[in-house]
Amino acid sequence: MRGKTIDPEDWLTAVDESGFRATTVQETLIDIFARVEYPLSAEQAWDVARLARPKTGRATVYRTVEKLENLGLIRRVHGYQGCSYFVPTLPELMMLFICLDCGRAEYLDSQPLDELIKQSEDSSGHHITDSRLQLFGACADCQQNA
Amino acid sequence: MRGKTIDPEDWLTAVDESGFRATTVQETLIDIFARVEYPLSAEQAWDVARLARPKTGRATVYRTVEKLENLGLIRRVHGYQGCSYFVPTLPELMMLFICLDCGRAEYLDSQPLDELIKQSEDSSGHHITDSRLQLFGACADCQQNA
DNA sequence: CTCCCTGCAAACTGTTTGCAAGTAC
DNA sequence: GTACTTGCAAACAGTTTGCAGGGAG
Repeated sequence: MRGKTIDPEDWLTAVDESGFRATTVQETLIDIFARVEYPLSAEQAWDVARLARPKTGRATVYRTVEKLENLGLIRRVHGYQGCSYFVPTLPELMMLFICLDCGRAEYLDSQPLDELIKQSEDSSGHHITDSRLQLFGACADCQQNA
Repeated sequence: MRGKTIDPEDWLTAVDESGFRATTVQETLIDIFARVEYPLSAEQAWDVARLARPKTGRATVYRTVEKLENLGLIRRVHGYQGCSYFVPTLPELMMLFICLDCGRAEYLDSQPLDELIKQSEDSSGHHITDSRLQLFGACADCQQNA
């Protein structure tokens, strides 16, 4: 992920502590997701996983992706390319920008979103417990190269 | 849709002006979507449509929903219940709140979002052309009745 | 040794497509 | 009459499930 790095070791620890077994498939997938700059579907993750580990089963990848999502290590991306793509979760950074040109994803500072949510709660009377915000457009690099 | 009403006539006019033919199926579906308070999937819309018009085909509903989405009359909802639900589009009101308790959807004032986007553009250097923001929680009514 | 994880194949769900008949204009 | 629209059935893609064998603790 752009602008910030994830240590696959931390994820393995998290998986381990959740009572799941540390296996080669999980290790492979964690390695993949911890490094991607682009949202990845389970199907694509399967393709990539088989490069490193040809016999990997499709169902196993789907199950592992679900596990990682439940653990909060990866996060589903909603929007243009569909709703079955995943990016690594970076704690407390919940605003995601996706470049429609190069496809890369980047987390933005989420403080403005926190303020927006507080403001909306006050004016509407609703209690907001979760949010999905994704922004789309052209990243700084792609604007220059256009 | 809560807090604001849509006149199905306006939609029929919009469909007509787009070069599509005004047919009974389209009229039925427009009637359905213009009135819903809850996000509706194409499958659900098919069920409702058959109450009024039993012989309605499933594919026709899917095709019509796609048409209405392309015309911008309805809008896809991303989130908790999945990503294949639709609500009527209200111009310039792009912040959607969905109650996880009663399921109702409500548009909120989107001005704070406009400001947030401007702010994010300035700090990141990206050019933002579209956004998806959905908020989830408990609406004012459901909090009272809890 | 026990239980979880894995791969395979089959089942399933939501959605799309091809085509002949129907309908608006 | 022409071209778009419809209903039906079949095809399709992504995802989930059942199960027997394998591997971790």
